[in-house]
Amino acid sequence: MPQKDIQSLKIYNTLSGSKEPFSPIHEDYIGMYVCGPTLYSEPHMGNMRTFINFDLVYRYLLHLGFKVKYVRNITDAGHVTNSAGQQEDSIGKAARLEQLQPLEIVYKYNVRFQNLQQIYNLLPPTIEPTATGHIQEQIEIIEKIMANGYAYEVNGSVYFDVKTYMKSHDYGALSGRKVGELENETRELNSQGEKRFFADFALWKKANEKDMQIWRSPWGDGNPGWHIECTAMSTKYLGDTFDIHGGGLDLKFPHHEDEIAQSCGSTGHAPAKFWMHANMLNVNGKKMSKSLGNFFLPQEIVEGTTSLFDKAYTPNVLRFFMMQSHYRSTLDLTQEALNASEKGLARLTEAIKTLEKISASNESSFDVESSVREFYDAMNDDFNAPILIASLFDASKKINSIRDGKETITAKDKELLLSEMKGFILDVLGITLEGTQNDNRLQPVMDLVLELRQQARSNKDWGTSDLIRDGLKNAGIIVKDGKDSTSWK
RNA sequence: GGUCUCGUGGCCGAGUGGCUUAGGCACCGGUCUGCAAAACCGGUUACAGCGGUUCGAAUCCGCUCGAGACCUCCA
Repeated sequence: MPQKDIQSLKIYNTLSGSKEPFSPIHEDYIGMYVCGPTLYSEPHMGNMRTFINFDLVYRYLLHLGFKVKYVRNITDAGHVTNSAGQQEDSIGKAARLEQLQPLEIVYKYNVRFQNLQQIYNLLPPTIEPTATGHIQEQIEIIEKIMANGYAYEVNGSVYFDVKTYMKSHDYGALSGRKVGELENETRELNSQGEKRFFADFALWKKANEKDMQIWRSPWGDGNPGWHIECTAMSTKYLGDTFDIHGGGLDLKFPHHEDEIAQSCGSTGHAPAKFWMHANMLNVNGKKMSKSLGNFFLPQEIVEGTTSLFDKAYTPNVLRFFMMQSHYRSTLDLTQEALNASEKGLARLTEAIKTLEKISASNESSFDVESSVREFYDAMNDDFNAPILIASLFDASKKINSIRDGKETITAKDKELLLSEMKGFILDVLGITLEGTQNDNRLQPVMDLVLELRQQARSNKDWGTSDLIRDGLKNAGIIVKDGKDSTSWK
């Protein structure tokens, strides 16, 4: 079947504001760069949403048979890019508060982050480079930008010269901002300081007495600007131009806009063909954020220790919940919605197990290939996982009907449907089928117990029958009486 | 204040001009069952408001109201 045609894949490109047909720059691989976390604290669920969404993108590209170079950085250098009077970088601040060295902070939270990736079943990127491991590369790019006349040094700091850049480039192409208007619109806190122009941004910042991390540079001791690390690492590992650059929507401006400026200012062309932005996770309609305090940690939800919910949810449920909305939409996280996902997911995974046991017929009573086609169509349309899931539910209905003898399926179609459903649920959506028959010793015991119950039922001994059912229920085992047999889970 | 996005039925959430009864959850009825659960079948509640374009709009345009994001570290 010709499902795996990359030609059909369309991706929404923030640059153009529309879905564009995707074709890789290189024959043999796709290059994708995603902005990773700044490790001054543990990532919250909102952060995870972005990483889960790009995990979906990564997984689908792999599913289509592509080799993907997936680079996601780790920001382990704090940045003081605002001139609003705050003189402390995020990591330095955390280090002071926790009385640790900056590297200890970074290491501590990186361990947590790596652990979360495991828990939430994120595939590890091909490379996870760190900012501090690429200081030299950053310096070299800054030098190139200066040599091209798009940056200037003031008092040991280097700034990107937006005004000069604008003469030959379109600053604001990504975010749609017009610098001319920006000047008046910007909030009053934005003071100009050393900068020649208010919109200029730091490429290198001279060290101050509070800095706990300092590097040497041609301009003296200091630390790199916020945006330059991504330019350095994406260029180093993916080349001057690569296929996809992703990140959270809140990074669109100024971070990604400035990345484009830095690349154009150094190599002469924009870094990525496609810019993808994942939308925010909301709580009660508002963006989950540290400052609002409306966040919870991915670990807390799994452990059921967050005060916002009265029960725990598995990482599978969280993933499934997130996949049920499109990555470019905001998503509201509520207990009711999580409960709905939990039940829906159970039905879906149950359908797979049912399909495995179903017996085949001489012919299929419905068009299995077109069902499978729907899976691909959904994902080819800008990774529309909600549509994919709807199609999977439709397929589940068919499966249940087959089991009930109302539909039929051939052995060949069954094999196709099973492998594709598993492929999409397990490999693409990243759901794991968590163990039901994990204990081999339990099955014979259950067979025995259910046999005894069946005997009681034959004798119309409902007391014994229900005693067994209720007892199992207390042990977390649900008994399901079918037409011919009884199953459990 | 500026720029942008969004406003779908009880909840979550797809859908951008003309059968999507999208899908999930909830609820109601039915089949099945000793009863229940599960499963299956059927059903209920919608496109913020007003006006315009069109043969026809949830979908395009304008206005009003409301919400959010960005402009400052942010996934």
